[in-house]
Amino acid sequence: MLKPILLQVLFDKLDRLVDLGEHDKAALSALPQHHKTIPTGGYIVREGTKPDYCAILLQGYAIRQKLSADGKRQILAIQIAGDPLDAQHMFLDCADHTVQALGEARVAIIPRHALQTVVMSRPALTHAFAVNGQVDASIFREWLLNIGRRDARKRLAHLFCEIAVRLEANGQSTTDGFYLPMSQEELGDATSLTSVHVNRSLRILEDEGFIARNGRTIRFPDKAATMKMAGFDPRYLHLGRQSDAVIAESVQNGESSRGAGDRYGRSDA
Amino acid sequence: MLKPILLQVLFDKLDRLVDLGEHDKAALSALPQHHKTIPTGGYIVREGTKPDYCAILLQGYAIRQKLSADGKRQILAIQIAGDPLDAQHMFLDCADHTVQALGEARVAIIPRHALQTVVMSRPALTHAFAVNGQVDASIFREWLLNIGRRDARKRLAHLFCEIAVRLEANGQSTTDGFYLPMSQEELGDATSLTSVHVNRSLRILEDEGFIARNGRTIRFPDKAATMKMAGFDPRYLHLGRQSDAVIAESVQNGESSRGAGDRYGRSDA
DNA sequence: CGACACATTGAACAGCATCAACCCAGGTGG
DNA sequence: CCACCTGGGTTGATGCTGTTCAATGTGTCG
Repeated sequence: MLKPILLQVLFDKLDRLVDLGEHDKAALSALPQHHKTIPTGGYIVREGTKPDYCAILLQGYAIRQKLSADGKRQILAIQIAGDPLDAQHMFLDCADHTVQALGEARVAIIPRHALQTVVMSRPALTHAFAVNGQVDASIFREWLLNIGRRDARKRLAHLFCEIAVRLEANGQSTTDGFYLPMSQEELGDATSLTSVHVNRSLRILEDEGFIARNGRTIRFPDKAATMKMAGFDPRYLHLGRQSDAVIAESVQNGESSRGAGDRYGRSDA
Repeated sequence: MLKPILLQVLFDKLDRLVDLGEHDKAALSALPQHHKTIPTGGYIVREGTKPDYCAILLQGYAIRQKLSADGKRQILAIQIAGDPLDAQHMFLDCADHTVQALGEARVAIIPRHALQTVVMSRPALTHAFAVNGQVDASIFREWLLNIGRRDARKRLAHLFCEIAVRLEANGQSTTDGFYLPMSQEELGDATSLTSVHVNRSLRILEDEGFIARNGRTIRFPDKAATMKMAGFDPRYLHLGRQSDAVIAESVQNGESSRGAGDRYGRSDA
C-alpha cells in the first residue's frame, strides 16, 4: 500500500490548532504508515495493553470507553475523522481505556516510536500534539459537567451539538444534519442513561423541535435554540488557532473570595 | 522573596513520572517565581481568562470546577501538592474551567512564557509535562466512569481511594488517614450528589466499616476492602515511571469483534 | 451570647431505571 | 419467495436511588 496524502484530514485538524509548516507535514507524511479498515465494533486500542503503533482516524467514527467492575460501560469520548486515537501512548505505558470503531472506520497506523521521534523533534509538531491533547482533556471536563449536572434531555442535545460543531470545524460539512451511527443504547452509554430513557428523551427533543431525526441522521431545525437549551458553549472545544508565543498581559494579584454570592465564576451561558 | 528549592514537591512528582536530570531541575529552579498563600476559596485560575503565569501547588489542595448554565457546580478534579495547576495554558488560549484553593493553599507562581520556553527547550521537561497532562486526562476519564456508572456509595469511596493513593505516591504519607478539607456539599459537587445524600452515604460507608471519619480526616480500617468495594484500580493513575523510549513488541492485526459476549474488554476489577 | 457555616435527620417527591412486551426492517436459509 | 431470526426501536407499568424542602443540632468565632 503506497503512502497517499491521506493524512490530509489530520493535517487539516492540526493546522486549525497551530501553524504547521510544509516541512512538518512532509515529516509526518514520510513516516511509515498503512491504512486499514476496521469493521463495526472492531478494537483499535485495548485497555491494559501498550500498542506499538498509533492510529489516526481517517474516516468514520470511534469511541473511547471504560467498563466498571460490574460491567457497566461508560463511553468517554467520540472521535471523528482527523483525530489521533492513541497519541497518549507516546507518553503513557499502558492504555487505561479502550477504543473501538463506531460503524466501519478507516485508520492510518503509524509505528509509535517513529511517530514519537518525529513529533518530539519538531517543535511545531510537539506543540500541535500537546494542544490536541489539551483539547481532548477539555472535552473530558465538559463531559463531566454534562453527565454530572445536566438532565437527560440536555445531555443528549449537548452531545449532538458537540459533534455537529466538531464536524463543521474540521470542514466535514453538515449543512443538512449529520450521520451518527450510534444505537440508542450507545447514546445511553455516552450519557449515562438507559436506552429506554434515551428513546423517550429523543422523542421529547423531537416533539419540542430541538432535533429532527431520519434514521441515524440528526438535523437541527433551529441550531441556536438547541445550543441555548443544552447550555452548549463551544469555547471548551478551543476551535481557533492556539497562539504559540503569547505576550503576557493579565496580572495576577491576590484575589480572595468566598461567601455566598460570588463563590465561583460563571461557566457556560 | 528568594527562590527556595521549594519546587521540590514538583520535582518529586515529575521525577516519579520520568527520569529528570539535575540540569532540568536547575533550569526549573532558575525560573523567576514567587510563592504565595491563597486563602480558602481563593481563585487561582478563572474560566474565560488567559493567565500570564502558571501556578504550581506547593501545599494544600485545589479543585478544578465548571458551572452549568443553571448554576450547578461540577468539581472536575482535586489537585494535591506538587500538581501543576494550569500547565494547560502553555497550550490553550483561554481557560475553560476555574481553579480554586480548597482550604488554605500555597502556590508557586511562574511567568507562563518563561516556563513554556524552558519546558519546550528541554526534552526531559517537555516529556515530563506531556506525561503529567496525559495522566490528568486519564483521571478525568476515570471520573467520567465514576460519576456515570457507580452508585453514591462507591463514588465517594472511589474518590477517597484516589486521593489517598495519590498522596502516598507523592510521599505525602498518610499511614493514619488523610485530611481532606471538603464540606459535604463540595463532596457532592465532586460526585454529582447532593450534600444530603453525601451525608447519608458517608454514614453508610462508616457503618459498614469502609471508612472512618474524624472531622475531615478520613481513614480506611481495611483499605483493600474499600478499594475492592469501590472498584478502584490504581492503573489509571499511571503511577510508575513512564518509559521514554520503548521497544515495540505487540503487533497490530485486524481484530474484528462484535456480538454479545466479548463486545468490549474489561476495565477495573 | 449570637451569628454563621456546616452536619444531620425526616418526609415527600421525581427522574430515571428496570422489567417486559411488542413492533419493524433487514438478512438468511429452506 | 416466504418463514424465521435478530438487532434495534418503541411503549407501558412499576419501583428505586437520589432530590428537594425543611427543620434541628453542633462547633467556632467575634
